Amino acid sequence: MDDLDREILSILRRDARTPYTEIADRVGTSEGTVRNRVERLVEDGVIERFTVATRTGNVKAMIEVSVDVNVDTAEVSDRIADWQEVDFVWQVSGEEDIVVVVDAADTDAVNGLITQARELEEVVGTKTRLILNERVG
Amino acid sequence: MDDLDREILSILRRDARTPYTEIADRVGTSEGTVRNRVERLVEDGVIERFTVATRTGNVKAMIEVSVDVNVDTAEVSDRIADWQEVDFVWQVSGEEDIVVVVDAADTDAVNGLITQARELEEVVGTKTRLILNERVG
DNA sequence: TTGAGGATTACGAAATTCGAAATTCGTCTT
DNA sequence: AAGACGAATTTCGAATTTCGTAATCCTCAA
Repeated sequence: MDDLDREILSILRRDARTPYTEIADRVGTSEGTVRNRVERLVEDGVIERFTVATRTGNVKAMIEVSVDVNVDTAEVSDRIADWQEVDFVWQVSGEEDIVVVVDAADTDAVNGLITQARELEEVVGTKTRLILNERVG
Repeated sequence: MDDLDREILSILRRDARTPYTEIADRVGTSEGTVRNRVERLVEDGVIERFTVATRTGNVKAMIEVSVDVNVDTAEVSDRIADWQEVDFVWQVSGEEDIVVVVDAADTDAVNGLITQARELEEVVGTKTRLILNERVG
């Protein structure tokens, strides 16, 4: 992680679709170097993923899920991560086992997801918090 | 915003570098349609920007914060959002009032953030969950 | 039925990405 | 100083993707 990496990262944060060729021009190096650097940043996990920031007028919520003992939490998390409208699935420590962060069209859709979770036989309970406001750190 | 848009968005959220051609194959339409749809989503502001999610540290956690009644929760959230290593600050419904998602270098750093939160005079209590594993929906 | 308007598709051209080989650079050893 | 070695960088042609635009398809209304 040197200054060149940081320069590249700061360009990608602003617009992740900036072509390698343009990044190379702007930071004064070659396309290949930018490509190698970005590949390494992804491998090292510094870049978690390329994504889109969306501004839906949607309802966000956290669904805290408790599963039965003897349940493969990771496997359940995998299945939930495939559902529509799910942003993140976290296995967590504490009272509950899984936290699902959802971004749904309306409260009905949130409700649908809660129902869907409660219908999983491994799930013994859920607690939902609506996210009333989000700030990005 | 129909189902096709939502399908495209869900693919881009997972990997914003997925080529239009591949998205088209996966959702069963043509490259041009995907391109038009994405352009419109950007114009309409549904897609705010293409970006990279970076990971500075290794330990993620949720700190659930309870504040005193009569406290301006929004104002406290603002202040917390400025702290280093804070990913999100959510005002939520439920038992606690604020959830802080942090991404810190190590557990000591997480502990520092918890301490920092408890030292705010508006804060009456915190509950922390370590995020043991994250999946992206 | 016909026409208008919007969305989708088709397709060649331009731009970008990719793979792999060649080159440069820094450092170590003799 | 010369040589050797590995890592990083550069180069370049081929493959892939994006882009511009024109043609086509749909749907609705007159």
